[in-house]
Amino acid sequence: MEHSQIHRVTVADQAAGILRQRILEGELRPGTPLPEIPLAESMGVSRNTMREAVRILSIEGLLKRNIHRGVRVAQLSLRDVQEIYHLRRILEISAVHAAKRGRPEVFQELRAAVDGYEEAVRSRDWAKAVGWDLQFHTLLIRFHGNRRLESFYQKVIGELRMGMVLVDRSHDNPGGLVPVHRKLYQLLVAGKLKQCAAILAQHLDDSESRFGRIMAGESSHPGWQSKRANSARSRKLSTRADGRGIPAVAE
Amino acid sequence: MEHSQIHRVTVADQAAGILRQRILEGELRPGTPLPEIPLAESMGVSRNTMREAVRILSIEGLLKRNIHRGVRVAQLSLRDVQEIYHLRRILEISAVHAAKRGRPEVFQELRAAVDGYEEAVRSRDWAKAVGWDLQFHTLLIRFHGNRRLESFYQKVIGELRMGMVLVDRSHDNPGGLVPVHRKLYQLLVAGKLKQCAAILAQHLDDSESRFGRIMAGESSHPGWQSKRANSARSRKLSTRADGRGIPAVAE
DNA sequence: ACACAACAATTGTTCAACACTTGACAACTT
DNA sequence: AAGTTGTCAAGTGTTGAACAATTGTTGTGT
Repeated sequence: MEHSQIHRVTVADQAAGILRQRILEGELRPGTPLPEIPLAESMGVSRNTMREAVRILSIEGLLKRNIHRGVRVAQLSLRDVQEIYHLRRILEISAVHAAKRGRPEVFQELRAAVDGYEEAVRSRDWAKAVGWDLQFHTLLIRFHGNRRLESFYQKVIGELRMGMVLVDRSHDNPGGLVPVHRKLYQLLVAGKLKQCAAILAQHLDDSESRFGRIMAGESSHPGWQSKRANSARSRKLSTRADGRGIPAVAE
Repeated sequence: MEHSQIHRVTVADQAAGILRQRILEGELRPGTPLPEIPLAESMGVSRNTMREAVRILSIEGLLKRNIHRGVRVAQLSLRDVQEIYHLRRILEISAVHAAKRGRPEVFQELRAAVDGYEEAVRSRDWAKAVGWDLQFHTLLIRFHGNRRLESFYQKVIGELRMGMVLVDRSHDNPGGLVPVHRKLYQLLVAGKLKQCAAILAQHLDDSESRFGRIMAGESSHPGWQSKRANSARSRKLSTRADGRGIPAVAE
């Protein structure tokens, strides 16, 4: 999906990928402890390999490592959310201003993201809707044409997404954001970047305040902790990234 | 220096820190291969621990890992340099605009960076000069008050610094940049942010073109490769980060 | 209640082996 | 001679088992 090249990856990378997916999809909720041995066994990898995977995800900010006290799925504080939205404002808005010389393929993908979003909302699939929503914003960053920025932004969006799984969007966000995205897209293709940036800024402010409000209410009682979320699945991982060998977690 | 708390770190983290320092100080030049076993032995840690350290640095972009073909100190391409300066423009300029509500301590540190820079240039200590130069720019980012941005920027500056060790500044940069930094500082404290941003943009452009020119000339013949840069030092690392236990590489 | 010592649980680290890739070189075919 | 195939050594990827170090707890004594 990213590079058309078939490149091998290590088992540790695959394990990290699977764990990442589980976290981002909400199967592993913030605060969940992840003891090494059961975790390694549940994925059919050795403890050392799992440690490498955990190291990767803790650098990404998805896991929090307390020395000699184990690893947990990270929990975003209110400040974290503010930081992330601060970043989004800086990076997305400047990206819009760089859209003048954006390659057409990006516009196509943006269109697909808008459509996908709308479709997901129509079918009440909130998880998928959040996915397309964030995909849209991630695509904006592509206008910068900066690989480092893209990977950094993806990391940040990942953290945000991890925090989002806590909120039940079904009765919160009635999908009213579809028109906003569509409007942003239209202004973008029309080259009205100034106006687009303005609406985007507003959109981000709204999104932050809504998210922040929810967090402020939720954060007092840390009742999100599942005792154990790993049934012993002994599927082994292979070194090849040819699709097979990666036991997809869901979907 | 960051948190006043004395926190323990793992040996893998220490090993990564030492390797990072060696790379950033130019002891390990871009392209240098780093075979696992000798590297681990030279630091007195096990191979697995060293693998974790290597993993850390390759995520930071300082090492490049080729699966089954070993690890090398990363080399920046011209595009990499362009990317990095693009980031610097975005992040530093917007940081200057956020300096209005900057905390006074940051200004103090900026002042110290300018003075340190000047002092280093006076004593012809180019390595230290580069350090203070980059320190100044890193401090600008502090105005954003964003931890994620700071660590990201530090990572990026690290990559740049790694590339900079290749150029012999002694006959290139005659330290003529001291006045620029001082001017930037003065405009900053005077609150003339608009003007400061303009000069900063100019400064970054100059810096990039100078660097790019040097790289374009140098990159054709990859003669930067030391066969082996590790004399067997069997100093063991400890788990405590109390200063002792970390065999400082240089300084 | 408080201090303090033994303890179980878990993480941090090491070690030694084996499996798998890769690049190089030799043997072979045409 | 050029190109193909086979073998081999070196290095990385992965594993499993052990040991060391740290933390929280439990229990004991005062």
